[in-house]
Amino acid sequence: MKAKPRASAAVQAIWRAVRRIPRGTTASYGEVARRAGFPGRARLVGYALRTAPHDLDLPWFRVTGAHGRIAFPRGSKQHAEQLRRLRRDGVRIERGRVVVRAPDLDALLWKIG
DNA sequence: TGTATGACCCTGA
DNA sequence: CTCAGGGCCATAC
Repeated sequence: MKAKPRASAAVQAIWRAVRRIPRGTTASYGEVARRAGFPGRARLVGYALRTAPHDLDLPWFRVTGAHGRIAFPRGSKQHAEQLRRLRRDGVRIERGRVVVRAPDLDALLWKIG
């Protein structure tokens, strides 16, 4: 019986950072890495997500590639799945990219104007 | 112990 | 927009 290898501290920190991403928002791999305290180590985020235990229920779909682009190939099942979950999460997406809503901008304009 | 791999990212052409 | 090149480094084999 192989002992379940414990995830490294770095990977666990990344899992926690992913868990902290608020509903309706997204963060890129690089951002997650930075927030977890590992700037410049985006690849580690990919690895961490890939190896994340299913029972952690991580909001993995809130993690996108740079510039809000979905990292999975278009047409792949994973791509469709992430798209669906993000939309259900209230995130708008166009051409495979997360459209950064500016709810605060509207509010701001109202305040100013 | 050395090489390969990857849910990445950035810059420059 | 695409493509190449360099950086990153935990795991897998």
